[in-house]
Parts: sequence; structure tokens; C-alpha cells
Amino acid sequence: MTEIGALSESLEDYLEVIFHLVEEKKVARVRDIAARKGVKMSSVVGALRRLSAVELIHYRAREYVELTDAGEELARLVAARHEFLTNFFVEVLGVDSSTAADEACSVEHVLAPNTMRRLRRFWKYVEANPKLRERFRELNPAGEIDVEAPLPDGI
Amino acid sequence: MTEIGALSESLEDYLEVIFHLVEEKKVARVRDIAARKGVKMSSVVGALRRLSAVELIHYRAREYVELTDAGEELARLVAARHEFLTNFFVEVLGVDSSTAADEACSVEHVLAPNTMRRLRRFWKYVEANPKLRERFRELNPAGEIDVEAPLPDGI
DNA sequence: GACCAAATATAGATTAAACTAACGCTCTTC
DNA sequence: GAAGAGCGTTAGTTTAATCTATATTTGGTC
Repeated sequence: MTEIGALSESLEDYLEVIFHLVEEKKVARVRDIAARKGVKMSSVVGALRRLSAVELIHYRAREYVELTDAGEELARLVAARHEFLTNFFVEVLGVDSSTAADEACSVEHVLAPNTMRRLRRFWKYVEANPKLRERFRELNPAGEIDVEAPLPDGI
Repeated sequence: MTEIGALSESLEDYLEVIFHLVEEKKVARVRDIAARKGVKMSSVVGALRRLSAVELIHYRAREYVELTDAGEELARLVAARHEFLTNFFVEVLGVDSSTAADEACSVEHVLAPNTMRRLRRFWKYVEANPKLRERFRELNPAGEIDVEAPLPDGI
């Protein structure tokens, strides 16, 4: 049973992309995977081979990519984690949703399960407290124009 | 001027380690860098060459490693970011401080400046509200024994 | 049925980052 | 001043992940 974190970040991303493509379009094609991941098709083929080697997908040249049961299970975890983190960035920190998705995509690979659990608990608490949410929203208004602003305290 | 995020994660880590070693022991030696980073000495030498190539350190074979001005400036930013994130994990999420440092070490490489700024603002707010801190502490008691526990909701 | 374009695959190069193994300096100790 | 020990370096290998350039396959059109 492949666990979360057992794959490289890159492969975890591929798996997630495949999962979403299958959800949306029934099938995941090399071309679409490449477009979403922002890589060339030849890179995708390499990744598919690696994912296939660890039996997370069924892949044979020129056939549609399918997730194995294990692959789907893992992909769901990865996707859920991603969605949650995106939510956290948007709702608690007021990051715009496109950036939030990017950030989540990076952060999701590095937080320990324990930390994720704590963050989730934290979010559930905040979610249930409209007043608190309001305060956070005021603190970090969404869409502030600060993309390339200097960092006052150097962080 | 080398900016935060311009280096690979690995090199940013090396720079941070060097910075701390210089702080603590006046000089950074290959052996100590290797020990802290958990790599072999030969790997350190490779990293030193790369850091030297972008002029963040002065490095000549068999001499002590020194940070250039640019290197020190960048290292301070990296270290400050690290420290802040560690703090966040400990104080808001109740993660134990050793794990928190590890997490911070990973997360620090992937958060956009804008997100860091928002997180920092968030933390300043929480810091200034003892009642809020107390609530978070209750929510996520420090040192809970959950290192390898299963994840109820699959994240 | 032949042909073209799009999709896919392969081969080979490159890069960063690590490793092992072996070699070279230097300092201490006798 | 010779011998080790420990530190540092070099050379060469490995792996993942990308790329470019070059096939190959396939489906649709005439």
C-alpha cells in the first residue's frame, strides 16, 4: 500500500493531475497531463513509466492512463489534502484562490500528517466561529495588491 | 542581489546551516555542515562550489567557509523565515518544537512572500491575544501522542 | 487506400543532488 | 621526523526530472 509521502513531489503531482483529469474528462491523456503540469509530453511519458512501475496507474504505450485501486486511493488523499490547504490559505490568510492553489500544491508535499491534522483541527475551529473568521478576514483582506511588494521585516 | 527563492531548496538549507555555524562557532567546517545537513562531506563540497559560484560564500579548498555580504544578507532572511515558521507551528498548532523546526525547514522554501506576510500578520494578531492563544492551545495540546496515528479523514 | 496532422513515444543530453571509494593534506604524538 | 588520524577533496556513479529532436502511430479527409 503506497502511502502519502512515499512518492516524489513530482510524481504525487502527476497522480493528482491524472485523478482530476479522469474526474473531469473520463480519461487522462498525455497531452492534457503535460499542459496541466506545465511540462513537455516526453516528460509525462517518463513519469507515467515510474508511476506504472509502482503500480499506481495502468499504463501501456498509446493507451489511456488509468489509476489502479491503490492509485485512486492515494490520489484521493493527495487531492483532499490539497483542497484543504487551498481552503486554509484562502479563508484564513486571504490569499487569492489561484495563488492559494499553487501554494497548497507545494506545501502539501512537506507537512507531516500530524501537522496536517492539527491544521485541520484549527481550521474546523475557525470555520465554526464566524466572528473569528471575520476578524481574520479584516486582518488579511483578500486580494490586497502586494504581489511584488518589499518585505518590511525581511521575510 | 540574490533573492530569497532564487536558490534551490538544498542550497538555501546549506546557506542557513553555514550561517548558524558561523554564529555559534565562528567558523563553518565541512564536517559540521555535513553533520547538520545529514549528508556526506563530499556532498557538502559540491554545494560549497555551487554557493561559491553565485558568490554567496567565499570558498577555497581547505580554507574556512565565509559568507559574503550578499550571502549573509540572504542567510538572515532565510533564518528569520525559518524561525518564524517554527514559532507558528509550535505556538498555533502545538507541534513539538523539533518537528516544528523540520516542518519549517520544508515549508520555508515554498511559501510565496505574500503568503508569508499574511501568515506573519496572522501570527502577530494571535500573539497579541492571550485568550485566542489559549483557545488554540486547548484545541491542539502540545505533545499529543499521534505521531503515527491513522488519519481519520484521510489527510 | 493514401496522406496529413495531431498525439504519443523514444533516444539522448543535461542538471542538481546525492552517494562511494580513494587520495591528499595537516596536525598531533611519540 | 615518521606515522596515524581525521578532515577535506576528487573522481566517478547514480537517480530523478527535465529538456530537444526525432520517430512512430492513429484517426480523419479526400
